[in-house]
Amino acid sequence: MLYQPSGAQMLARKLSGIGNLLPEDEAAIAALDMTVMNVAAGHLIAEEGSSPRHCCVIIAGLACRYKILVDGKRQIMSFHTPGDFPDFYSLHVDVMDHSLAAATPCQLGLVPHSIFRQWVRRHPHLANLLWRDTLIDGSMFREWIVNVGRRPGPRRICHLLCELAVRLENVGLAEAGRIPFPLTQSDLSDAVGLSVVHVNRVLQDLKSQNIVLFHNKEAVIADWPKLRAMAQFDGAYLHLKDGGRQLRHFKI
Amino acid sequence: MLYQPSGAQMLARKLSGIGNLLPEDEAAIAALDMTVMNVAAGHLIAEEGSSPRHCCVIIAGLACRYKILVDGKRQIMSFHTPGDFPDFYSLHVDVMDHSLAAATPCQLGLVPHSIFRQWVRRHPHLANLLWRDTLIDGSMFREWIVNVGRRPGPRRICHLLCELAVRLENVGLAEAGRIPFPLTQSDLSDAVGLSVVHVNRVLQDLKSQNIVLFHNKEAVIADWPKLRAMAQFDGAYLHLKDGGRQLRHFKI
DNA sequence: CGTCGTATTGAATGGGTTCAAGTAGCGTGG
DNA sequence: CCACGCTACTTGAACCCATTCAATACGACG
Repeated sequence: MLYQPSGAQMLARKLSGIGNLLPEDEAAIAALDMTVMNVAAGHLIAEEGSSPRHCCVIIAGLACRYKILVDGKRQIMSFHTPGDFPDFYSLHVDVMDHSLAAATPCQLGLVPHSIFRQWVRRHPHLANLLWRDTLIDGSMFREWIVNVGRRPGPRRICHLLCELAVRLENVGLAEAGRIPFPLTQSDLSDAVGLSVVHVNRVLQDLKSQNIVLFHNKEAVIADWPKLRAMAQFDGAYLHLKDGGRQLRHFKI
Repeated sequence: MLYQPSGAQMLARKLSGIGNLLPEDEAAIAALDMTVMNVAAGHLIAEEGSSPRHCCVIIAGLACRYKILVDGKRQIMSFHTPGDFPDFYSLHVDVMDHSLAAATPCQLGLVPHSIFRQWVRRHPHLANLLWRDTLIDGSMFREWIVNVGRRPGPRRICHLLCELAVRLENVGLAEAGRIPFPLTQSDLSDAVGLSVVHVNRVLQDLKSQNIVLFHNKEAVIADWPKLRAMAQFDGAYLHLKDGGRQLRHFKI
């Protein structure tokens, strides 16, 4: 692909997916000067226990939050797509209580805390939208709890696929039912709280039923209605503008 | 008990547990005029799909957030103790994506959105503290994900008990290792994602090992170090002021 | 062309569920 | 004061979804 959107553009897309940007807000975002940085797959972006002095905006790639337990088990608590700014919370909470890492090679834009603090002071409407974003983050965590707490294995995986599809389409990264899907089965298993072996068997089942196919770090959602039904997916918790009606393939 | 703290007092306690209140903030809170209301156990406070026009502060009792799945299963995503204002997020997110209910008889203080909006405009320091609170809420959700996703049954239950103990003590509602514990085993099971039967067996095990005892809607934490060890509990994610060092019994 | 991470497969095991009864505790009304 | 009925709690036994272990296959990349 020749054209690659900038960090500011991705941020604007993301925010206008969950609310309205005033011209003033758009100007502030467009004027945003971020330090671009590349991170290899698996590398830490912000470590548990550290106190970042900047926030990162994901420009390309997929990041994830996780905690490692004392017995070595890992639980992934969220994935983050381009346009997300997953360590924004370090603005108000001093110490990271979990790690943030690149699940795949990532391009990041670093923004000093001071700039966001300025935004909050000077642009109350934008500040509210940022706050809204952190609250929607909370919504996604809650749904994630439901996923690992009360859904059987296959449904968990389908639900995660649905969420990723909708979120990626919302920032313009899905076309014709095809989404980038660079995660390993091990990542998936740590996200849904299952073993790798079991994830493998479920995925094969999805393939054999021709619901989702995986090729070349992409997922082809061959039968969205069926996937959605298997997941019992209702995307209301994503709080997209107009209930996500602007989405073309993955209506929620 | 003859003395019962007011809603404003509980709110102040809660907020000063996670940050510092300026005299100006304390004055605003003290001047807060809330409509007090009693809710019976099990009754809804805010229903999924609704759009509240006020936020509630819990004055007494225990509330919980949950979702009900199409097959009737319930997942509880958080419990809320006095001082919490669990539907604050309705200020920035129009539609409730989950239900909020009284897990036990509750006394609530209702505060119109307009008042909180005024606070946010006029008291930036307090606004930041409120934002911080919503972010800490997110932290608790993340830990909850870890709990249901990667911990074996007994550890899940111990972890939940630890969290409740620390949070209750933080608002002055625990004494001498004894906390109010009005939840049913069914509530517990929906919180940790296990069956009631299994929760029952785990609790009996805890009793027989003399770690936690349950009497008369109270839990007596007989062996905090052991409970904490069984849970592998680290309360850093609660982001209490001074790392929770002001707590007397349930050091985190 | 070898090597390391990732994916796949089978078989045995187990933590937790489900089903089905039975018991205890408690408020309510006769 | 006891009978009643409801809810919460308890117990045992059979079952199953998912894990674990162990081995093999694939595949991307230097």
